[in-house]
Amino acid sequence: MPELPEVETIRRSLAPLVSGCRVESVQVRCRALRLPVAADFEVSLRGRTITGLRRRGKYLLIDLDSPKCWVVHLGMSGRLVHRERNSLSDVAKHDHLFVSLADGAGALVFNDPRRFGLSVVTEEQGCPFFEKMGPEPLDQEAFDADYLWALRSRTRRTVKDVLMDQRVVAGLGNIYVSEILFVAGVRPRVRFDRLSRKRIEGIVDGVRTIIAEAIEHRGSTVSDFLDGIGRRGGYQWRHRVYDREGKPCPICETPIRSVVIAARSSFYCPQCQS
DNA sequence: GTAAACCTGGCA
DNA sequence: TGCCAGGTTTAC
Repeated sequence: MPELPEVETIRRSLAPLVSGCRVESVQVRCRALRLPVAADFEVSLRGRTITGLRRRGKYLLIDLDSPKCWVVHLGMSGRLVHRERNSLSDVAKHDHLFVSLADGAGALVFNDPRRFGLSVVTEEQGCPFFEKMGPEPLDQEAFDADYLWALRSRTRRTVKDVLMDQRVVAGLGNIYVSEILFVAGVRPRVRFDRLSRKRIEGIVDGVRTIIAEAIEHRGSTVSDFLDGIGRRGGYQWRHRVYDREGKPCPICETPIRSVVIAARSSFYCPQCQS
């Protein structure tokens, strides 16, 4: 589910509700996430104050008044939601983590049916999740045409595959790469090392445009994404090609096609993209 | 490069 | 019943 725009939407919705709050208690109902929840997870959080929320790629970083931060990744189906009441009496199915806040500030609840997500308390420096992660797509200095152009020489992978690679650029996933390649006019199966400079520039523009738009519309709710206070996103109504196989291209009305690359569906317009 | 693995739910 | 799904990692 959550790619960069969805995680950013969650961050923005939660920040005003939990910043400055102290963690009163932690309950782990299921430790078997993609990485097992560590034995010292509860101890590392309890009594700490949340000083702020940041995002890196698809990861949410909950800063604490300690050298460590609480790092959450939502996988495909994860949610991090704020509940006003933190009574464990209304536990929902697949609620795995309860972080109760002091002074009636409610609780943060991690829910994830597929358990592909993860939750750790760690130092950010040296954390393997971030070690090899590429630049933020909206960082105009670090992510630009020169950067992508320099990467082009040493790979025979498809452009779809390269943009999905978190080491190349952080936070893009299956939905947004389809949308980006549509506005850039590039077919997903094109080899990255055969792109012209002009087309690389178009891709950079596409990344910036689509990601900024998607954040502005608070992410895409394809089936079950909700932000930190249970609101659906709005960007799914603006998808140009994703999950629109057979429907008319918004530009030329040619039916949208889908193709499977590396076991993931990609959607494109055979007329507008080459 | 591609496939399967992790796990559950929804849909045809 | 079987296939598909926003992600990532591991292994042929």
